[in-house]
Amino acid sequence: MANLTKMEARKTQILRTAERIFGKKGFQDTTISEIAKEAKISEASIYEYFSTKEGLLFSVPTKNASELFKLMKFHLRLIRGAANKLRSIIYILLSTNEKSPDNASIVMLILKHNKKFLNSEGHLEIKKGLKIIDETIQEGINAGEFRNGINVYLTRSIIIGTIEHLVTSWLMTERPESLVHMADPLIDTIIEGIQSKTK
Amino acid sequence: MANLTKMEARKTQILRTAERIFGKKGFQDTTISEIAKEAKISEASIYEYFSTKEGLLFSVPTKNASELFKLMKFHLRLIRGAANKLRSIIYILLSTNEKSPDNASIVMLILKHNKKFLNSEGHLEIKKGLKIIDETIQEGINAGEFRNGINVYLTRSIIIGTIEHLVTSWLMTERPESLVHMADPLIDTIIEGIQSKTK
Amino acid sequence: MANLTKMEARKTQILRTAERIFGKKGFQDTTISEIAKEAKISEASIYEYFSTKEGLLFSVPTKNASELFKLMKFHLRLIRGAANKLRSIIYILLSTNEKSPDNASIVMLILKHNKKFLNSEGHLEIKKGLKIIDETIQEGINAGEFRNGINVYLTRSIIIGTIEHLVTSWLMTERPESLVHMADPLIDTIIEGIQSKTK
Amino acid sequence: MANLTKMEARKTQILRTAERIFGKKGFQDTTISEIAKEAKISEASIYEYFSTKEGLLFSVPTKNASELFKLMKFHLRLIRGAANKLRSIIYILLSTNEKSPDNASIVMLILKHNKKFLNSEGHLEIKKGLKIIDETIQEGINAGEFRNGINVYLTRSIIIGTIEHLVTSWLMTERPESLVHMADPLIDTIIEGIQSKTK
DNA sequence: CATGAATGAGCCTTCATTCAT
DNA sequence: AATGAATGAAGGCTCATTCAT
Repeated sequence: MANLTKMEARKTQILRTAERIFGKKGFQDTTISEIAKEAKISEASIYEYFSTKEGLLFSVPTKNASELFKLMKFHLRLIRGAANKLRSIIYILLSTNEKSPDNASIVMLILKHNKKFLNSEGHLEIKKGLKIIDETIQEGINAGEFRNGINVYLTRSIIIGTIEHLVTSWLMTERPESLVHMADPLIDTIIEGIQSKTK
Repeated sequence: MANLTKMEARKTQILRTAERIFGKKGFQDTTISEIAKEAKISEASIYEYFSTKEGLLFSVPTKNASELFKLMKFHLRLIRGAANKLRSIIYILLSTNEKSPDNASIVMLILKHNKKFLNSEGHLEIKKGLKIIDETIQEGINAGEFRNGINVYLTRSIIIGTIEHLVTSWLMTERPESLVHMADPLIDTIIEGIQSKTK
Repeated sequence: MANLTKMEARKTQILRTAERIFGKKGFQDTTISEIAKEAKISEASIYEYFSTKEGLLFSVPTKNASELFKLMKFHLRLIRGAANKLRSIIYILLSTNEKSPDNASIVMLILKHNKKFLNSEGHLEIKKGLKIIDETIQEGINAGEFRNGINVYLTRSIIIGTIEHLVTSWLMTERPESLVHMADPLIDTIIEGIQSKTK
Repeated sequence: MANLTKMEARKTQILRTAERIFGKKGFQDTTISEIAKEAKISEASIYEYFSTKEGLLFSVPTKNASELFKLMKFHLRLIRGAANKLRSIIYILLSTNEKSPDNASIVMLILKHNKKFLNSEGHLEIKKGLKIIDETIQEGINAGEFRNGINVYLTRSIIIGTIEHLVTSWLMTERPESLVHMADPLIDTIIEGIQSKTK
């Protein structure tokens, strides 16, 4: 038990270091050697816990995503109305990315475009999150809150695509301002559209 | 003149080959050796036309983007109404990416997340395209066609983010269905919103 | 300890092989690949012990020079008279170069003309040797054995320059005859001059 | 004839440029491309005049040496006494090297240690110069000016070796002070030796 | 004669990964 | 369980040289 705990601590230490360095330098420019040095562990020991460099990379967001969607589900139980739920979802996604920019970099700049990741455990977690959004949109349709004709997949794509774009732009620049302040206008625009009502 | 043409042809041949291979295999997994072999040219000759592997990568989308936005501007002159213009822009962007998946891969999966590319000529061309969108949104606001309170940057982010997400998802999967059929429902949703009118 | 010994042995093995090949082929014409093959070690392993090809080159004469000057100092303690000491120094220098022509080539043909080497550890060792000569000349002046007006730096330059020239010429040709037999006439000429006494 | 002159001018232009760049950067770090650019001529044209990069290098000192030894012979006719002649030779050699440090670098730092150069035309010229020294020493012996027992080859080696050493040291450092002021003490020391007469 | 254009050949260095201890 | 040590594999880039025009 003590040993198990110790091993868990080492694994966590590796993951935390990997998140920081992968997040700052990207996959190619990060070396196992650097992670090992920063984590104060031998290179060989990293391979005791993770089979490959890519496996280590994939492991970083898995736990994070899992925790995120648990949190999301918990919050959504307290909220009534699909629009309010979507607002909450968007807020949580933006603020989570803002709070963990290294993890955000790994997901948004590295893994989103890695075909191998599509079949990994980490991506499964992310798919669960997408399902929550889909269900919420469907709930809004069923409740008459959203238009009957809207396409669930497209609507989710608008939400996710916009968040990804905002987060990515934020990550790629000097990150001067907060992301979360975009949540409200974003959900408003998606729900109400941009068309003038007077028309 | 004959020589100029010949050299232009060689350069174009390199670019076409690079586009194909970079698009299919990504930056790291593509070797100059492979491009040279496929383009039936020596490796050293590639360095006569492009100073580095990264420079070659950056050069691929530059010309494509330039041509795209010329075309876009040309079309937009013929269209009245900001909504119609946005519809056209979205259609052109989706169909262009669909027609050139390799170029799309380079832009969406490789360069969008490369900080060095942000300051390159190719990115300047892309910025010009974003400006067209911004101007069209502003035009809609000025004409009373769009709501006065909407945020131009956010609206553009919704449009671009969604397109990027749709294209990226399409690129990352088996690409079973057409992208362009999403243009109309996408612009409709953005303009009208998802809220039920009966509410 | 066993490991240390093993690693020391490998390092020595690399150095010996590098000395042989650098000495015979020069710096540019020697490849790390060849050294690795001859030393029966992988190329990558060489980089475990030496950071660059140039670093390996510089390391070759460092140890040799260090041992040489220890030996020289030891011998000089047994000798009385500055002239006799200079004779011994010249003899040791000529015979050392003759016994280790590869190391001599590295020093005389490669490193003596490398500005980067001037600031390296290896050159520091060589400077110590020059200091021994200077001190011996000064000792001869102080003892009245040598003329009072002679220039220590120039005298040392004559000794070193002549030795370098003799060794270099010997290295550049087929090396038919021995170097050491020049030691006695050389020191005699330097001490007595070439002027006819009858004059 | 006009053409011949023009070609001679181009060849000289290449040689002058090559001397400057080889002298400052050494052989390996000098590229044909750089010489061509500096000489305002195409790379291919250099190969019209010189067969290889090494051939160009070898050509630089050839003409210089030829002119030097013509000058030397001319001067020596005016001088009586072997010691005076040697003094003049040393002075001319030191001042020539000091006046043309780029050529000096090529000879002292590059070519002196190049075995191929030993058989080249440029080295033949240098050998002629050595012969002048040998003859002068022999002349001094025959005239009773120098000791009968001295070794001509060794004496010449002392002279040449010391000059090479002084010039090389001067080239390798910041060249703060003049070389020629060493000529007189050098020849004095060689002729008179360093031994105290009182002894 | 001059050169623009093309290339063959070559090599140092990095690093993820393995394995004996 | 932990790691020091070793390496296989890989690739971008340079440049002297050639040759058709």
